[in-house]
Amino acid sequence: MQTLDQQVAQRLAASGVRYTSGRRAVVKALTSADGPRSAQELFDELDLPLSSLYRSLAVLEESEVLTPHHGTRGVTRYELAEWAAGHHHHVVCGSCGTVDDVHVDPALEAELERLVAAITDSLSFQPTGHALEVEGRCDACR
Amino acid sequence: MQTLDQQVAQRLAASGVRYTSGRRAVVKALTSADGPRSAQELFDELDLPLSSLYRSLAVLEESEVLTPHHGTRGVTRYELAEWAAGHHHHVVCGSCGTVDDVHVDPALEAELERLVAAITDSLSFQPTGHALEVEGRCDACR
DNA sequence: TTCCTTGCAAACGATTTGCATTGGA
DNA sequence: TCCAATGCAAATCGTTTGCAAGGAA
Repeated sequence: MQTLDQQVAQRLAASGVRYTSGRRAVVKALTSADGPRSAQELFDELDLPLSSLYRSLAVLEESEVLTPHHGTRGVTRYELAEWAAGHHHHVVCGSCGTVDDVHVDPALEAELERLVAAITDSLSFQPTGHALEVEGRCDACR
Repeated sequence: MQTLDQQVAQRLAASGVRYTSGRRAVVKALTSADGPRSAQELFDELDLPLSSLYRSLAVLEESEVLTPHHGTRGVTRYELAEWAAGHHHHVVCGSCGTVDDVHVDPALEAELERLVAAITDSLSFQPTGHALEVEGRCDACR
């Protein structure tokens, strides 16, 4: 069993790219986040130039360490990929745009899988994944 | 029973805005679309200036005739609101970014509702809606 | 006449890229 | 040493807005 950092290092090495301090900082920040983060949000937290941040995010997405999440008003937020963060879904506040992770109970998740399968069954479409987004109003915006 | 156009006209009138030819063109285009469309896509189809398109989309969203969908690469696509298009979900091609509507069988939809309720049950979150997005590869990109 | 709406061009915000420099294996 | 990575500034892309002209009630 390896640490997340070791697994990330391996993935990057496989693509022939380095796991530099800037990239480590991004992964670390996203590891402790409770939802996807935008480049700007990481910028505020990390003291790295924006352009480097964008480049790190692109590289990490390329290597499937991160997954992009396209949210309100044209901002892309990133989170650790499923293999690292575990499969989960999102609750999105329609008022402030905040996105929070929800880890769904395995029994419910299994039902959801079954539903997705039933839905795509009739389509000429190869499902590779699914995302359930629950919209609503968060505590703060109540 | 009124036509869609009549209902849209009513909604707009309620907000004190006119249902102009440009706005009609947008609604018509989205009515016959099989998935959300971006301003650029409508521009290619409609011979209206981009800025007018954006303004029409904004007005129609404001009046809850259209709903925005935030997709790949920071582009916002619009579709008719649920009251007009019916509740449905999306299948998104991870390769070309195309988004297609899927109208889910009522029995399955009911199960989905129940699942969403079960999931949000434990959260201090007022759910107002949900969106299931199935990711995969479309026919063309197979 | 009175507002709403439109078109054009300029402004914006998020993201990308060219290029010279730095840094790690 | 050598190539990937970085930082800055300029460029791009999707989208918004100011302002003057056009249109409907």
